[in-house]
Amino acid sequence: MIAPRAAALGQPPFADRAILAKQLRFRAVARKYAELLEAALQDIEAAEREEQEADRDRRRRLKCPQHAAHEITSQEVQQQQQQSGVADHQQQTSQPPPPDPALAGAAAAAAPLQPSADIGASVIDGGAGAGEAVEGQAAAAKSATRSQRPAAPPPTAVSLLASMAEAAGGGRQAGSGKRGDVHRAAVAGTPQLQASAEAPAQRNGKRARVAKGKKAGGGKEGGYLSGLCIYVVRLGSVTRRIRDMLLNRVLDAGGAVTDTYDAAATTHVVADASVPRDAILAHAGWGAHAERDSVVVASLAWLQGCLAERALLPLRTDIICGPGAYVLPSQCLAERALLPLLTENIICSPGAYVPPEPEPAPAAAAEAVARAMAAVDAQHGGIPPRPDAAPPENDGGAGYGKTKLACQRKASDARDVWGKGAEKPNKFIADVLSEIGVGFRFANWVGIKVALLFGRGDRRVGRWRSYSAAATVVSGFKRPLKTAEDLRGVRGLGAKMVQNIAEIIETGDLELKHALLAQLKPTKDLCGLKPMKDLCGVWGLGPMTAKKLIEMGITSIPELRRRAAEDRAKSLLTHQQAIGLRYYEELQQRMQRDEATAIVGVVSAAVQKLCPGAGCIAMGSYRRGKETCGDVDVLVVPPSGQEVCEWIMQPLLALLHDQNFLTDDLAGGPTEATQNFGHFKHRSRGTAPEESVNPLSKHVMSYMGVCQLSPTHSHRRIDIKVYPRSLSAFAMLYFTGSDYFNRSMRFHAIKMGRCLSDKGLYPVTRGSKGEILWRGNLCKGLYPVTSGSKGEILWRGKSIACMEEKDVFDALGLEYRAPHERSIDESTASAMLEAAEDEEGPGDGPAN
DNA sequence: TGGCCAATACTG
DNA sequence: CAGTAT
DNA sequence: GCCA
Repeated sequence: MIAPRAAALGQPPFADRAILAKQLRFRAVARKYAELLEAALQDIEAAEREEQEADRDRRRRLKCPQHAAHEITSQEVQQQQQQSGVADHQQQTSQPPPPDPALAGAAAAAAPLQPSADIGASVIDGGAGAGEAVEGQAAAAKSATRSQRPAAPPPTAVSLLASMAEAAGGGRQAGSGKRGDVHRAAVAGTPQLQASAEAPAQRNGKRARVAKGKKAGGGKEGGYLSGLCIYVVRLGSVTRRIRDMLLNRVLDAGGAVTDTYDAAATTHVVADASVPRDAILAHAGWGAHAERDSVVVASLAWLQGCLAERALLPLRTDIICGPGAYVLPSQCLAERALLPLLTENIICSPGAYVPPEPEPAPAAAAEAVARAMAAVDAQHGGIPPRPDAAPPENDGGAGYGKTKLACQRKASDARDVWGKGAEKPNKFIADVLSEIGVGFRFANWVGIKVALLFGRGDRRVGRWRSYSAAATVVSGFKRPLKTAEDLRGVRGLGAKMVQNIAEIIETGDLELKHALLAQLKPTKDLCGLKPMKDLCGVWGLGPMTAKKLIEMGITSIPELRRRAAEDRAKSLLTHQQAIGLRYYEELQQRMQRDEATAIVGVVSAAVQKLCPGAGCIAMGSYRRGKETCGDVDVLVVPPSGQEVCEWIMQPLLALLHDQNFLTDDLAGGPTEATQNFGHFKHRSRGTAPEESVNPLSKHVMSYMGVCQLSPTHSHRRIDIKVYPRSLSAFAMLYFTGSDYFNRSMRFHAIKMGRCLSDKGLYPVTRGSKGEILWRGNLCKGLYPVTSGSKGEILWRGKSIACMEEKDVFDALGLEYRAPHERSIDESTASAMLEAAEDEEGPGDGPAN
């Protein structure tokens, strides 16, 4: 992380300081979640221990939870772990310290590494072990119902929120006593701050909470870190002084320390998470995998959290919620490091949002695609690309045509996160053009026949694109346009458009606009588009339904409400539309990033309860770094070592409903889900192409609904998706968007003879008019696929494996784009911005 | 002159 | 299948 | 309306 380092150097630049402040706030929130989660888990474990006393024998035979349908609970999961001998890393203080330090070390190291490996295995080979598990399920179900309401109820969305607000806002002025200390510690999330808070604590008139202990060699008996043997890597922000300070405190807490990494003794390696892992590994002198596999590399934040809260915090919580924490389980290495993917992209806590660094462009794109394609071809016997697709080595990735696709450009607007958007002096021009574009689009939707539209055939689609594109081009110029002549030759602006712009510059308006709007309005009110726009604002209600309603005389939301209320038969609106209407105003609003953070936090906490170690990642505009979000997208991926965990969906929804967090279901809700969960989902309609090719797609679960953090908060749209681990890269790519970016990337894939979806990247052979370019039987491993509605797709092979998003870019010969570089919006047409960006730089239009 | 940056899922 | 959604 |  950059900010802390800058802070260490003294006066950080302003921007860095702002970022730092933000990150600290986020860390406080994340820490708060960890704390709440911890408390909840403790309650659960307490209840569970009682259970254990009661029927220890029976549960000894309980080995795995299975995909356990609807009765799976956190208690159950906990039981599995304890039963199968995996020591829970977040042990309670009551738990006696292990007798033998060496053994304890091994156990402690193993625990966080595979928090649920056994569960994973059981899920994967669930078919075989099903019979054995039935009994266990029954037992677990019983115990679950008995302890369903632990002494302290689980944190509700509301209480979580309250705590959040406290943590976020009141870090400094937090209440007195222990609570305050916790907060302070949470805020002091960086080594520098930690250190400065430690040394001259008196300066602030506050007592140093941790007493200076003697530097004992072995550590106190029974301390909260007893059993651990910690080695702190002196890299990055960890100076000698800081390391010594940390080690002293570890000793005070009953832990052991080593000066060098000792394979036999060291249980936890702690390092600054901002240091590249290669450097860490090299520093510690680990060569063999076997050696690496047996040790936890934890982030500094974790250790500091432990010290601040005087408790052994669960590592896995840190992995999920903490910025930058990571481990190196053997599974990770075996799976080409999926875990780093999840952690680096942070997950539920936004603490990890780090502004972009100018990254050197890897020039290996062409090489990468050549390699990827060669690999596939070797496997499948050769897939000829479309004849019109130029070989990728021609221009290192663009491959076809002159025009760059969105996925080949960097998004120009990630501005709202780190810096102000530039002024747009030509906005008044763009607005006019944009309005016309919108007009054409609506005309297209409802099939309004406008005289203007019929020059040569029906040109509605194209003119919508042209005007929207022109609007974006114009607003891309940073200098005021004095004369439209400057625009001659700019890509995306033809003769007619230049003429239009000239008129706007001279008169401030465009005659065409009024002519168009006049033809689009059935009534006198604002351009007649308004009813259409308003009605389409209802979730689940699209242009066709809107058109029908307008024809019925319903032209506004209040009117729609009246009519819907009178509609006894409930046939006017679908269930989804009714919900959309109920929350119409609220769902129109975008939420602040912080609120999205809180929402993901609630989901994440629930996920952790049900399936510890599972990844819970905020996708969509949140992941792209936007300051506001229209909805919240959450992707759940299985814990390390597990391939699938779609069983989690139903208990998760139930839990979130119980917390009054979820208020309404729009799709994939409990009802349907219940039916789908028992026996792997039989869709009523014919087998989707994906399913016939990729059996993993059966393990994808998707939910759409409405949630609310507290009664005083607005209702928000939320999507929750569960994907198998090996599809997570595709899912992340897809759900991070933007929509437009996705389309461009898939378009590119087509040109490359590939087919990209949220579940894979397939070799494909197709002809634009159904002609057969290549036919099967020559190639083993390709499966026939039902042809799409366009009758184009003929054959599709096995998906090219991609464990990380970057692999997908590589396989397509594209330069990697970080999430914040993918914010390309719909109106950004194919061609523009090139003139501004590629030739003269974004700040220089031809207007000078 | 034809095309206009995708592929797939859920609901009724 | 059509409409709407992602 | 723009572009190949």
